[in-house]
Amino acid sequence: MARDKDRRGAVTIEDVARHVGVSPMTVSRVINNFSGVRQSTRENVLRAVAELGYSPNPAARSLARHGGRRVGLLYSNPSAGYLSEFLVGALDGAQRSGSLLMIEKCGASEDSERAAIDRLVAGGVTGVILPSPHAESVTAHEQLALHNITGVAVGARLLNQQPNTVRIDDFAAAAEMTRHLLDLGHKRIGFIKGAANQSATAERLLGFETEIRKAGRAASALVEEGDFTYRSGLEAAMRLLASEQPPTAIFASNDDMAAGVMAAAHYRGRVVPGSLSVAGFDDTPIATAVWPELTTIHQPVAGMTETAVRILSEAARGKTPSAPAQPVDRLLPYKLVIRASTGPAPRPDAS
Amino acid sequence: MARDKDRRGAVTIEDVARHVGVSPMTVSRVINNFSGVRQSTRENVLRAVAELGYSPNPAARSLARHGGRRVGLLYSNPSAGYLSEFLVGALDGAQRSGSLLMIEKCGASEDSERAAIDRLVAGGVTGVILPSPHAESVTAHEQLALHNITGVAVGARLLNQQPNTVRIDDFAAAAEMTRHLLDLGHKRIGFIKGAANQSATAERLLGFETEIRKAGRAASALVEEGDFTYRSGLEAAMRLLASEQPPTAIFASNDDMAAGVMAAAHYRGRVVPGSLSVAGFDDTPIATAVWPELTTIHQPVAGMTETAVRILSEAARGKTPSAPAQPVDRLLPYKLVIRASTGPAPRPDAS
DNA sequence: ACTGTGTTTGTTAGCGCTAACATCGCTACT
DNA sequence: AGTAGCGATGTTAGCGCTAACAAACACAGT
Repeated sequence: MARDKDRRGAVTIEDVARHVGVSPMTVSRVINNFSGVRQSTRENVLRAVAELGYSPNPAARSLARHGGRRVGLLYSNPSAGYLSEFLVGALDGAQRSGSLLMIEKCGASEDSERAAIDRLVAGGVTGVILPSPHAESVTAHEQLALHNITGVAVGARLLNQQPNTVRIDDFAAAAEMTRHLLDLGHKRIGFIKGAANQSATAERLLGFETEIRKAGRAASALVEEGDFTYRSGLEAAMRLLASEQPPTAIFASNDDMAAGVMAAAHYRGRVVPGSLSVAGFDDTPIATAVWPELTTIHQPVAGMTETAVRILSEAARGKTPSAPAQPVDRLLPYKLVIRASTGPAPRPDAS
Repeated sequence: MARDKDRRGAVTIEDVARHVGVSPMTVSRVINNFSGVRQSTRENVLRAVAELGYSPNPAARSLARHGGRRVGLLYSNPSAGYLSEFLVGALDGAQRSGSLLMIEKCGASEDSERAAIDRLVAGGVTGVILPSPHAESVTAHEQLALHNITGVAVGARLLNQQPNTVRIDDFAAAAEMTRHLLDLGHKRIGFIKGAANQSATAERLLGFETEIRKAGRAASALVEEGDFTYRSGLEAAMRLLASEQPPTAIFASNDDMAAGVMAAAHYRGRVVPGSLSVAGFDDTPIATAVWPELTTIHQPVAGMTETAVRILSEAARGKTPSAPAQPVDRLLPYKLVIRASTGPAPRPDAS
């Protein structure tokens, strides 16, 4: 204890090894979850790890792993609600897989995207994570292919390119939300579409429509255009609420638009959820910032990024960088989060 | 060129040294900006660095710097709008100063805070960055002192504890915003306070009041309670707008509350900024999510965190960890961002 | 008993970089 | 001339960890 204090507070793998009475290598094998360690030994080591509060030094790790796998992360919109979770997930994944993270910001233009990727390449990354605006960018995928580097799209997919993806089942999630609304007795349901160039937009719409169709004549849908911004949600809601038979529930394909819907509802004197139910998608910070808080679909953003990092870092182990086995399309579980913005349909006033 | 390709794309310090015809150590001295290198040598090295596209391996660096300075970062609310910027800044600062970042999440309770700090300590950090909820926590500072570790508060300060701080001048910023409102001709201005336990709350209020007082009888203020949440902003605005002589402008001490004010305004049929100007503070994502977009005070969050990391990493160089020279209180420049939510006062209808 | 096959553990070396000290000139003195 | 003193550079060692190989051990079959 006293001895440890001098040592800058850091417990090394050797301390653990000595404590258990094995070689550092064995400890290394245990913490990396390698096979070929007797069960009892493994347990001893794990106990010591816990006792001493050991946590591996990521720098040393990355160094020892022959140059260390470095994974890059491209981002463009630092104020997007999901980014912080995104980063936390990436950091976690990096730490856990012992790889180094290089974060690079880029603008919206294709040139800027290309430049950012080049910077990443210069930094020696073996793989790059692409969140939504870039996940769908042909430019980005091309530039990566040019340098023979693996990319993983998170939360979206680009069908005709190399399709490494980590995402949720947008179709099923939208369907589930729609069912939730239907179950509450809503007959006329408005839907606000997202930006046309994002892959999730189509899937969410499809999920909605499919569920509505399943309900048969018991339900009808009103679909409006939107582009994922608050303002587009507000305007779409204004149109919906001005229609002859306004909906009793509006399902916006993301939270920002749903917040816009709520503003429109307030403006038109509709009480949420008393006279209008509102549902969002993504569970971004704004979902709990507004009042009443939004019913929405929670995406495990951090988990998705962590998975992406892990995929990349494992792919880097496979010696042939060009052929990352077969492309991965991992689907993670989403969750319907019911908060205060949805409630029973007002009354049987439908036609 | 071809040779480099095999080498995982990474150029090492040795490659540079060989290319120039000096020892690696000299290169190291140059890239670390150490004195004691002849000017001509320095230039040669720098040229080679540029030519070869060398970038130092942060892992090796951190390892070689004897255990490497590790700085910890405590966060609790992953959905806070500023977190992503916060992280980006920290990452940047860490990379630039060659230190390692350990990010630790913790809950709101004191126990959870203590536990998180202990985990950080076990991980061997030499300093910890404390964003707002923790910056003001006596517990956090005590726990750090217990382990003899330096803390830096970002965006807030705790006066009677060890006051390493990086922040903006909340007082001046609030005053400037108030002046902006005054300049637009507003005479009756509402102000919504923040949570009582945060240091910024008092300073912002003071800045506001000081400026109002300066205006003399030309202006009057209505101050309402709030706690930095959307809902509290909405409710405070409702009270403000229901008063006999409602204000023509409302200055909320953060963006979330300002968004709540806008909702209240819509609800009461007030057009923003036509009949009511709304101002926020912080320039978080919500400021541009709402419509019209908020006039607010921009904080250089990323810069603040980067500075904090640098302070910590420099303090770690000074051998005596207990006495980090004298405490630092660094003030960074803020910026008044005028968007669409503020405009000229409706008309000279004031008493 | 003795080789073969597999499982568990240890050994050696080195990832890329930088403290700390050693060295090599060189000028400036006594 | 001799040597202290200084600035510029090189050398050695090692940060904490893990590949790759080597060794030790177990137990099967012959």
